[in-house]
Amino acid sequence: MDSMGIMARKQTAADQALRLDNQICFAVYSTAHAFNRVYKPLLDRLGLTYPQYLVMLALWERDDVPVKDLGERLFLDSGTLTPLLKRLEAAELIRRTRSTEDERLVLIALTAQGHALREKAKAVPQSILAASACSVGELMAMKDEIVALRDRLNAVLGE
Amino acid sequence: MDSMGIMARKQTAADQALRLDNQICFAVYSTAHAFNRVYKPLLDRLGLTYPQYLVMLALWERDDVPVKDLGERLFLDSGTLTPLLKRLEAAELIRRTRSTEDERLVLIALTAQGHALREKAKAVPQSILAASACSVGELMAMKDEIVALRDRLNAVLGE
DNA sequence: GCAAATTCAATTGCGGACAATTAAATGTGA
DNA sequence: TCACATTTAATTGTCCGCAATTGAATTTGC
Repeated sequence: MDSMGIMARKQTAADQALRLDNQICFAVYSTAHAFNRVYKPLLDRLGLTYPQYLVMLALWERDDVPVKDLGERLFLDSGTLTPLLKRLEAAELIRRTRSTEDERLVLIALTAQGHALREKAKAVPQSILAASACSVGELMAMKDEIVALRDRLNAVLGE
Repeated sequence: MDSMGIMARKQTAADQALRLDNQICFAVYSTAHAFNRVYKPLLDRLGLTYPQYLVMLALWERDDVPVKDLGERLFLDSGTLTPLLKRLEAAELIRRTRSTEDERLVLIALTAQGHALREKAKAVPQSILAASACSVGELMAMKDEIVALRDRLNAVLGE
């Protein structure tokens, strides 16, 4: 059997690694889109897109913060956040005001409507949990693994 | 102690569920972006974006397929794929031709350059593996869990 | 065989994502 | 003090991602 004959049959490790089904990045990418699609009908009722929902989640934990702070918590930059925040402001869920102490900062604060929306949002996680068809314990374990992976990837970028 | 006093201290399950750090969807979302950022310098050398790379991975496995087929494998629709495929065609990595048997179909085939790019791409997965600072076994186990979650989410959408 | 339903890709419009650049405010060091 | 660097948000341009619509080709039911 000649070497070409062998090569034609043999799948090298590099060949296997290029298979879509073997790529964890594609698993993560396609799962993120699946989440987005499951969230959509739920968030439509709140008048939010999924990234806007994430911003609101962050603000419900702590508001009156500069754009930078939000960006660090969500891993997003001003190019993404500035237009998104302007849309939330147009929806009267937040206010954007220049800090008087440091005029470089734009502080993001929730309006009364923004705070109030939290009550309606409380039903969302339960629906997602149901759609995932998975126990809370399993999901949290998976989440911890994924976050650990994310943090290792981000650590490489910081070098 | 009055009930308001209790409420002020007590974090309900719904409150906990709204915390950003408790949300697996945010873990997946932010990890997808982290992957994207790690891939970027590697894919720049191939002249591909990350979604374009996924399309090429799919085509290296099987080409001469309709747009629909690609869409099903990648969970993307024609609104996303049509402009992306036109850019790959402009880069002379693929050809787009109407099927003569069924003129509704646009068949996507790799060019010689498209096939050749696969050799350069073989180095990519190894770099990603290194960045993930994780064994292949661990990554594949995680991948399987994430794919199972994705499939359950997509199953809900199909109902 | 033909009208109606279906399939498929393309298009349009909107909202992210991010790199690169800009401009203003602040901080720093001779 | 005053050049110089740094920090911050905004802007611009390019590329996804998807809902909704369009129009052409095909399949189906009668």
